[in-house]
Amino acid sequence: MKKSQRFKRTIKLKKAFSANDEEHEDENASTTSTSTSRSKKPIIVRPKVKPNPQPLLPALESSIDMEKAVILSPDFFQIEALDLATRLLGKLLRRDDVVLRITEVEAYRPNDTACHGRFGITERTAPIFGPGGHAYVYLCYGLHTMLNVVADKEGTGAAVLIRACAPVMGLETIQQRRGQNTNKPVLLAGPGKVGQALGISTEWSNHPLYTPGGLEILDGPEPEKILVGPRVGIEYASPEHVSALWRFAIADSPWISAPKSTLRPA
DNA sequence: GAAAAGATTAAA
DNA sequence: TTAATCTTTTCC
Repeated sequence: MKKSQRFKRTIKLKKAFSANDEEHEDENASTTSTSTSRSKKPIIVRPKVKPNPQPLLPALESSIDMEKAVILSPDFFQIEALDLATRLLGKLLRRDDVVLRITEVEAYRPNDTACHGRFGITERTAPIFGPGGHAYVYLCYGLHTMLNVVADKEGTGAAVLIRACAPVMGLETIQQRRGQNTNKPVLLAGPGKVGQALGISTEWSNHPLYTPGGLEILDGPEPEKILVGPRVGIEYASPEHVSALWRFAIADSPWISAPKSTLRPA
């Protein structure tokens, strides 16, 4: 690694730990982005989509009373990742007028050969080792922004990937950001789709989810039954971690990503 | 310094 | 089934 790169890396690490809300105010803009620490950012042109007038399905998500939804405290997140994963099911993700109900998650844990924290603290993974309740956002395949919720105490290195959601509010905005004029599960069933629907980039990594404004997690209706299964797309991990049943979803929800066949009642 | 692969998605 | 697209990590 060159000296200049090392310097840049140090600066970014400091930034990653600074939990600063002011870094990403302008990200709703659909044209260009500011050139901060990242050298070049793509120009994102979102296709214009006519809003779909049909009501949200199923009925549960459209009956959630947002007036009563309260933001969750840091304590909620500072528990073991498997516990946090199941407890996040049914909770609400909000960014401005868009509200999503979390329907599917995966836990990534310390000493887990599938966890991004397995190589220790790096520029990208620093938020995972911070206190629970912050976001960890990373770019997958150079295209998709994946949202995780950091779990447990500072220094642990665990997180929960949000794999799918159901729309609660802001369907029009969601459809515009996704470029899909639909209210079917294809709209939000998949981790990259959730990130796109929320309009977040890696700049949001380390954003606190327990403070008002920006991106928040609110209390929501608890699921009655849940499904469990092995995690998706981690073939590179050790066999015990590939087979570990650390994927969870709300039973009976249509808002679940592929593959569904590996999920079983808990 | 180069190369490979990735917690994916949408279109062919 | 495959291309898109770029950061991180590993290998020589």
